[in-house]
Amino acid sequence: MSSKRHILTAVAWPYANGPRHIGHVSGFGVPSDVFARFQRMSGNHVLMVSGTDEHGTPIQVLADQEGVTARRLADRYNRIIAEDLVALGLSYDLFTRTTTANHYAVVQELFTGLYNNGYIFTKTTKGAISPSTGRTLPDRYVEGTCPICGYDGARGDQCDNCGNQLDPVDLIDPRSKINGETPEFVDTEHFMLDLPAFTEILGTWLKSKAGQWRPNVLKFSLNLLDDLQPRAISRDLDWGVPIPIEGWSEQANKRLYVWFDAVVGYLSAAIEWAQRSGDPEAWRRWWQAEDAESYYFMGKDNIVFHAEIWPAMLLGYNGKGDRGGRPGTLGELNLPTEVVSSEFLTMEGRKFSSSRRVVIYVRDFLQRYSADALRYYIIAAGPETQDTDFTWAEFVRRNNDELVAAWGNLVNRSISMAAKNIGAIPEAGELTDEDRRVLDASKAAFDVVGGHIDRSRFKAGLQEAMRTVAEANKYISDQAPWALKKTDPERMRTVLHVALQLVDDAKTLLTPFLPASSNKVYAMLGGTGVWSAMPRLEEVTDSIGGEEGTSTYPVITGDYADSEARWESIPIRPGTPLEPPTPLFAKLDPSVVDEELARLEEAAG
RNA sequence: GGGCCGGUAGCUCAGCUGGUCAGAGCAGGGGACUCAUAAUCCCUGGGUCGCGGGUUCGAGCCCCGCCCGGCCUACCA
Repeated sequence: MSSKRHILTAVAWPYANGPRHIGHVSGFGVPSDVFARFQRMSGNHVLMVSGTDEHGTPIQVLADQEGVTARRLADRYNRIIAEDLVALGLSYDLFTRTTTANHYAVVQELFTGLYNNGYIFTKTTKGAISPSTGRTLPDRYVEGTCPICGYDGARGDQCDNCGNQLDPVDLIDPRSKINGETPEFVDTEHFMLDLPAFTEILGTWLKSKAGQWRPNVLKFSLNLLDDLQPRAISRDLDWGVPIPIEGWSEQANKRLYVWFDAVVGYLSAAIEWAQRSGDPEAWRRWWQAEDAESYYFMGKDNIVFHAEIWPAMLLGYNGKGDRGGRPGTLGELNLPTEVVSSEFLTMEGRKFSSSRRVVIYVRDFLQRYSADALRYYIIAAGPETQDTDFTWAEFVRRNNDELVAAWGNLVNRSISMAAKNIGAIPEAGELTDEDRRVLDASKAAFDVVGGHIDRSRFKAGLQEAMRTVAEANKYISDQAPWALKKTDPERMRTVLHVALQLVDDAKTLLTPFLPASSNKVYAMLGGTGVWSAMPRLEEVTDSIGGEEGTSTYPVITGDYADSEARWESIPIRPGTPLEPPTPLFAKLDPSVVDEELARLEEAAG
């Protein structure tokens, strides 16, 4: 871990059809930020990118319902989502969006590269079209009677009653879920990505990841290889990236499939970042260097896109599938080092559902509780390796017992004792064996916690960090410095010095998880400058907005390189003046559990 | 229907490639202390590890079947 690594932190792109809820950010947001902050503290070069995913049918449908353009709807939620992610303290180097001129260009370049290498072909299929709009009606938007069991509410892709997979053409009395009209089934030509051409090389690649990736992700991905089918990557829809092929780009109603363009975002955002940073070639250090690493963070429903389709697209662009070929004009691009997938968060025993209003939006949450409280809960009790349940009772308990009582109180009791009795960080006198033992244990925690985070075992990392907090509390209780005030003031000063060093170390260990409160502790102990930099919103312009949308849009970025934070025990400086501290975290009244449950019941109806 | 993942103490969850693996935190009970947001520290738990078979000297951890929950199965992380 001594040499500096280049680490691309690729974070799943939230879909801009509404505000995001705490389940979303527990899947991709908070874990990726813990990872990125830790890597930066370790001296590695991190590039953390993401943005809002704004194309596709769901946004178009929602926009139609509201009587606004898709672009305008996307503008709205892009901004809301960006604001929420900043409020959570997620340290993106660039959080952008898929509706930028740069993104369009990079997506088209990937398509062209794949096309030139022979991995994209056209095929005529029978698809459902909405007669009134001429747009593709996705299978799931077609309803009708199941030809097998006669169930009336069957969807075009599957019957929820008998579980059989269906073809929308076979539905009896088909109708559009959007407006009830009868869909037309017409021949339509589409571009297909030749996934079977990558079966072998994907298999080799995936098998090389054994032992590194979380086993469930690997197993799932390998299994998919048994039956790879060509996949349509275009749609009859006007809301998307135009297809860069003569005769197609002119057609207003043919666009690239939203998933094809969304995954390219990891690359296009890196390129946009480089352009904005003033060195347009800088992205290559993360995408093309032999030793560069890339970690992709997402929820489990996205594994197929990140462990199968996106790698296949990259391989095809590089000319590495069964049909060979040569790298496109960008040059050869790196495949993911690791695909880190989270499981799902449920909500008081139920599945999160925006439509059924079983949901807690990030924004609503942060209006009442702190970002660090949410971050703490997500890492400590979130769905890292299996589904977990969010309950308000558990949230309040974690907040009060662990954040406030254990960590917040440790900061408070140690600093206030030193402030009152000495007014500054005291010198240490001669250290006892016990003093040395706790200090050594605290130093040793850096490798342990860091090792966990580096392997994406965030829950274990946080547990170890909190163990040092418990150790420090125990040390103070055992040494009882308050009792030494009269009997042995010199020893009291030493104990307080040791205690403050432990607090300072714990603050550092907790920084990736709780950046905002760690910054406060840093300041309380007399630190100057910025400890761990926080993200900010910046308004930027793009040529593509046009008259329809806003021509400026918010991006998330930050000056993380200016942070003082380093992943090691940093000796505190005796003599630094100390003020009596103010509480780090707000304690929550147990009544908030009932209040929140009532709020939920009321919303869900 | 197919694939994958889970079902461990009252609650929320840890348990890597089989042999101190039957655990942690909280809740409950007892004690110490008073610096601190009545916080902290110590002691205290015996749960058929979803159910039924099987492999093995030995299985939460491997195999088979079943039950329950989740996700994916061409557009909600």
